[in-house]
Amino acid sequence: MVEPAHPSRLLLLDGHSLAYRAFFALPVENFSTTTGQTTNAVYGFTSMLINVLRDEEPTHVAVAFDVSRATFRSEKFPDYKANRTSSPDEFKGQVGLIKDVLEALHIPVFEKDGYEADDVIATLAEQAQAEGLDVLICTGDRDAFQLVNDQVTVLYPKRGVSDLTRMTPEAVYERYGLSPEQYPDYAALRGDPSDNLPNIAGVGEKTAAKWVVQFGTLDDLVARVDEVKGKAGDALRAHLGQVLTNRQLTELVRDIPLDTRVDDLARQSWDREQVHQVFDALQFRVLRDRLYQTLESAEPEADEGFEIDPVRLDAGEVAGWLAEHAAAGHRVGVSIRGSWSRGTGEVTEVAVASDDGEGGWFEPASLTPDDDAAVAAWLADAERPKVFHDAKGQLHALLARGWTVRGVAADTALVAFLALPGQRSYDLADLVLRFLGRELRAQAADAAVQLSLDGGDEEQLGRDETIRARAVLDLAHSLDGELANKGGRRLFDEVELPLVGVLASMEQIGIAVDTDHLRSLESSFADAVAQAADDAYDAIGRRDVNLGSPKQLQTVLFDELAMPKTKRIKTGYTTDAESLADLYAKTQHPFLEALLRHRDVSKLRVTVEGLLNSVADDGRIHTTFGQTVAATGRLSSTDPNLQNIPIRTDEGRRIREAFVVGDGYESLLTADYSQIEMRIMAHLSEDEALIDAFASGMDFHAVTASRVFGVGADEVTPAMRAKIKAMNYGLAYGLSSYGLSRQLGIEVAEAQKLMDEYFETFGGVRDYLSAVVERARMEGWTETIMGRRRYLPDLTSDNRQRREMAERMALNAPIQGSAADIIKVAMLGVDRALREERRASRLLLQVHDELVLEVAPGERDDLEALVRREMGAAYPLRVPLDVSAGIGRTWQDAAH
DNA sequence: AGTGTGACGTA
DNA sequence: CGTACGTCACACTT
Repeated sequence: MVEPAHPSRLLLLDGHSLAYRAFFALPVENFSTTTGQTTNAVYGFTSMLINVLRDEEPTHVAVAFDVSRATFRSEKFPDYKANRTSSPDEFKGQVGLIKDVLEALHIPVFEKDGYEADDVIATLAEQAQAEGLDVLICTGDRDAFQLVNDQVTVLYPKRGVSDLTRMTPEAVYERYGLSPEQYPDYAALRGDPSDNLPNIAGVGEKTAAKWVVQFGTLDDLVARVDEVKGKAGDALRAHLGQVLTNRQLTELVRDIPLDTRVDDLARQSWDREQVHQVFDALQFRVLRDRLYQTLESAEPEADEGFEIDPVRLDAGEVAGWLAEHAAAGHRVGVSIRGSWSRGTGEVTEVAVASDDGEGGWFEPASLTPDDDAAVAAWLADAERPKVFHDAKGQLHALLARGWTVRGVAADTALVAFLALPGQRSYDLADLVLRFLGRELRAQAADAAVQLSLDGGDEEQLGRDETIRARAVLDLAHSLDGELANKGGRRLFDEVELPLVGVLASMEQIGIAVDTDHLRSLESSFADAVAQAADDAYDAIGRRDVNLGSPKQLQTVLFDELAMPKTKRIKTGYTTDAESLADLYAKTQHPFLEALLRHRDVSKLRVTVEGLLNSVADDGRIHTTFGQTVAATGRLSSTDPNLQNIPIRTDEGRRIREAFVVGDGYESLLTADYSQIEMRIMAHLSEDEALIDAFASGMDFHAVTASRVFGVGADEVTPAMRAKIKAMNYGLAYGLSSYGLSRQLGIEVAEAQKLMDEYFETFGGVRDYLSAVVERARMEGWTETIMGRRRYLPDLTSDNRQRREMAERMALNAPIQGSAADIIKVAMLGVDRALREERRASRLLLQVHDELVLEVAPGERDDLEALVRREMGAAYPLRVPLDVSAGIGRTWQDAAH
């Protein structure tokens, strides 16, 4: 690190004033977390902080906050700031969050009883000047202008949060025609409505400034007050006492006793872990990136680098390298450069880093046959451990090159997911930064500088990739301990890691589609969309409305047609299907009917178009499963999402007809768990009545209804069953009586009564649900049957909305997550059994509680038995795991 | 061009 | 004012 050429610089920020500015500059509705916490002031403040740190590169930093309204000023002058209505609750809650941010950044915070932030700033500024530092003061309070001199500059927000004016002595003179020393005299004369300092009627900025310029100082003005002519002069004389009080209040105190030395304000390295936590909680993604970009370069300890000297492995050298450094005893980090998606890929470069410290890279395109064979043998050898970061895509690329991989000993993205579920991303660079305290990117940049002399892009990319491989190896080591602490070892070794291969295979195989059928659906849905649009336009007598625009619909419905208002949302009133149906019931307006139809068929058309665009050359659709996405442990499916193919309506189900058995296979088989979540609830709660209900093997909702209502099984009416069904489904989500009443269209009191009756029958369920939340509050996390944790810090939040949200998550996570554990085990069981029994049938899809398989000729009955057996035996619950299965030519035909 | 929002599909 | 996701179009910001 080169010593900065400029002198030391202290940056002082007025926390309250800047946060308050930000609060009013940034629209509240645009800045809130998904849990409802408003963050506009935190965002604005942090954004300003980052910008100033970046632009000014201060060597010392501190932030001052006001403590309370009571200061020496309010004692002297009870009206001081008395006009201020108490700041909005939405603001108050954010001050603590700002302090959290500052704590994570290791920036000292000052609060002094009886004084304002400005006084603390004046005092620190005075001390710093005495020690020869330059001072920058960032505040929205103009009183600070009195501190400006050649050494002290005030950065004053002009408007918003991104535009700061530099107030130097020259700038103060330009703006007010006064010197900084004269500013408080001027301010006292002018008064300040925001501080409730009274002004003099008829004396505004112009007159106040004129007087100060004319008389030099307020003291001189007072001494010669009789010389002031005119009405303004009379007014001044009448209010002289007031002006003098103002002057006392405006003067900043520069000598508060503070037991701090300027040295204590020197910038420190920041707490990466805590920054992550705080920014995660605030859901500041872009800001965090900006922060890293800004601060990383200034971080002296950030970049220790990796102990590796990457070497290019030329043709003929690879086999030897692998024999020496990737033998059975060696763990090797692997990082592939290339591309992959939709179940296939391409390798352009392979980087390897052995645990003996050696590492290098090679290009598969330029291998000798011997090298190629050695690579293939190494990758395929289960006894030679390899470590990847997010292996699945790289496995696709390697497989496409003809290399099968066995012996994946760890996947750092997966380990990180188990240790820290609920993160947005498990980017390698972020994890390396967080767990190893090293900077992957800076390292790469350094390498680039060195190598621009002798290398070239090729060389640089190879070195970068090798460093990644080394980082993966180190990270795996570091995360091992993390995982052990959190009890996720078995879940990782026995479920998540082996599942990678199964998912890779499912993605690679894909599912066959009937594109003709899809095209025919597309055209019929398109016709239906056009028809619905015509009907809608006829109903309102104009066509210049975009039916897909909620904003334009709001105008039509609520302004032009003056329909009753629906539920309020951020942007006005909702136009969601439920509300539109509601409006239709009230108004019978034909536009609504057509609009709802338009929504339905548009959605279907778009779904079909998406699917058509995803069909690969082999006539199949290859989705990508996400294994580190859902915090509960479920898989996700993208590009395209095959876990949300319509099923509820007849028209929607026609799309399922397009998923068909592929050439060379006999049919599709679907198998799903019945009521797996309620079964897990029965297991976890150990509620005898619920366990009995499942043991009876009868219609679950009917049985529970008969128990709740105390009638015989044959006396359960459809209405009773429907109510209890809604209750059964809602339980695992933390359903409230309000929610239940809305869903069933009944009064809240009636819904509450229903819940009470339910819990009277199934008391164990109620006890379990309260216990699970209570335990999570104590421990900080929930746990599934296989020990998958979910951390829920918001359970102890003071914010009711956040806390209750976290409580519902705590109810749901063990149930949804245990179901996810179980079906993952089932998938592994099915996969293993298929291989052991040498079946040609294969797994294609997983849809949370359902598996879809392609049945090889002649395997139909055996396969069904195999799948039922493996799914049913995946995990021994206190109730049976009931599996229902169906077989057919299409996904729809295989429904059961 | 990138981001946020509303709406809606699934379990 | 039930959970977990992904995708799309629109509207807005940069």
